[in-house]
Amino acid sequence: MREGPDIARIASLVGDPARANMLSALMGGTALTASELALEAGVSLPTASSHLSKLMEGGLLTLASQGRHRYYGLAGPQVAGMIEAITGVAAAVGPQRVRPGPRDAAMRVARVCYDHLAGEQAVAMLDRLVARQVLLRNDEEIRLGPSAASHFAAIGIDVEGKARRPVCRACLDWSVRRSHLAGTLGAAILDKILAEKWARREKDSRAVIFSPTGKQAFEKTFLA
Amino acid sequence: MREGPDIARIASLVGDPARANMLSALMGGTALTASELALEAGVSLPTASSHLSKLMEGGLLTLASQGRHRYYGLAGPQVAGMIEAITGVAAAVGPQRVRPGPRDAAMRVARVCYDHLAGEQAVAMLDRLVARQVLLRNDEEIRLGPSAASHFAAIGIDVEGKARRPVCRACLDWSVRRSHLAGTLGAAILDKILAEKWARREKDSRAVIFSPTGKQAFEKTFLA
DNA sequence: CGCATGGTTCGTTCCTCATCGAAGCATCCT
DNA sequence: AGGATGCTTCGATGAGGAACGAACCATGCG
Repeated sequence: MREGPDIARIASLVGDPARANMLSALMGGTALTASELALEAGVSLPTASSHLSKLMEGGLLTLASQGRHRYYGLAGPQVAGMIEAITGVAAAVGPQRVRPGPRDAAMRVARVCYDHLAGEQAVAMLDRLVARQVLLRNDEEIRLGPSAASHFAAIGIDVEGKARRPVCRACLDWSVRRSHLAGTLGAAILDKILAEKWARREKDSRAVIFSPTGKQAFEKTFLA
Repeated sequence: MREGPDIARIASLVGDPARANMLSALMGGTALTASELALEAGVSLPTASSHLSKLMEGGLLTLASQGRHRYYGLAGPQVAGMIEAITGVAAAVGPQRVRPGPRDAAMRVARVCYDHLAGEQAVAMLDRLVARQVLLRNDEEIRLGPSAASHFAAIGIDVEGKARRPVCRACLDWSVRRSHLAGTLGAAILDKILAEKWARREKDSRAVIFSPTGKQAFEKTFLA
C-alpha cells in the first residue's frame, strides 16, 4: 500500500468517456458552457452537470460565471499537458480508427490544440522551422536556435518567455503521427495567425480555416 | 460525440486504485512480478492478475517471462511520462497528505523515479547545475548550457542523445514541490551513481541509499 | 515422479457510479 | 410581473466491473 498523490482519483476523472470528451473539447482552449459540453459529450444536461461538478471538485476545471452562462475551462497548462500525455499514449497504443477519419477534413489540416495550432499545417510549420534551424530539435525535445530571437522578433513575436511554461514543446498530433509546436511560442504563433486574420476559428469546432490570402501569408512567413 | 484516440480507455486503466498503485510501483524502473505487484497494490493474487492482463491489453505494460516468474514493466518512456504528468496534477491539486509523510525518510532524500533520480538530493542537484549554468532553465523547460558537453564528458557522460527521448526534462517531485532532472541525462546520471556504487537501491523500494563516501563523491561531482 | 511455488481462469457476490426525467433555482428579456 | 433560457439537484434505475475463493495450468526441485 503506497501513498503519495492520489493519481487514481485524477485518472478516474479522465477515465469516464463523457468526461474525457469534455476535456478533449476543452483542449480547444476556449471555455465552454455546460450545454455545449453536454452536446460534445453526447449526454443529457443533468448528466453533464454532474460530471462537471466532479471535474471541478477534482480541480481539473475552472469556472467563470457570466450572467446566466457558466463557462468551464481547463484549470491550466499542467492539466492540458496531462491530457496531451494521455492522448499521446492512447494514440500510440490504439489500433483505433479503422477508417483514418476524414471525419472533418478541415480538422486534419489545421485545428486548435488548447492554445496552439495543430494539424498538417502545424506539422509542416514545425518541420520547416527545424529545417531552417530556427528551432533545434532532438526528437521530443525542441529548443530555440541562435537565430530564433531575431527571426521571431521580425514577425513581432517575443520569444523571451518569462511565463511559467516552456517556450517550446513537442505535442504529438493524433491525426498525423507527427509532432507540432506547443509551449508559449506555439501559443504566440496561433495568436499572431488569428490577430492578423489569416485564419478564423470554425464555430463550435476546433477547426481553423485559413483564408486564401491568409494561407499565402502564413506560408510566406513560416514555410518559406 | 468526438472521435480520436480513446483517451478514456487509457485513463480508466490508470483510474483504478489497485492499478494506479501498480503503475506507481513500476515507476521505480525495475520490472516486478505479479505477486510483488499484488502486495504493492494491496489486493489478492487473482485480482492482481486480472488487473495486469487489463494493463497488458491496454498496451501499458510489457511482459518478460523468465522461468516461472513473469516480470511486468512499464511499456516505455511515453507511458512513464504520462504517469508523471498525472502524478504532477494529482500533487498540485490534492490537499492530500495530512501528514507530509515521513512515511519513509529515505524516500524523500533520494529515490528512483522510473529511470532517474528523484528526491531532495535530485532537486538540489538540478538547482546547482542550473546555478552553475551547466543547464539552462526556464521553468519547466530545461536545456543544455554551452559548457554542458565538456562538463559531463569529464564525468564520463555523453550528452549527445541520439535516443528517442529528450536529453533533459523537468519532472515534478511529489514530496518536495520542486522539479528534478529527467530525460536521458537524468537516466545517465542515475546509472553513473549506481555504477560507481555511490549509492545502492533499497530492496523492494524506490529508495536510494547513499554510502557516506558515495555521498561525498556525489556532492563533489554535482553539488560543487 | 510427486510436491511446492508462481500465476491464471472461472464463477459469484457486491457495490459503485453513470444515466435520465422531473422538479427546482437563478438570471435575463420584454 | 410573467415567461423564457441556462443550469443544478433529487430520486430511481441499471449496468459495469472490482473483489475473492476455489480450482486449474506451468515450471522448478528433490
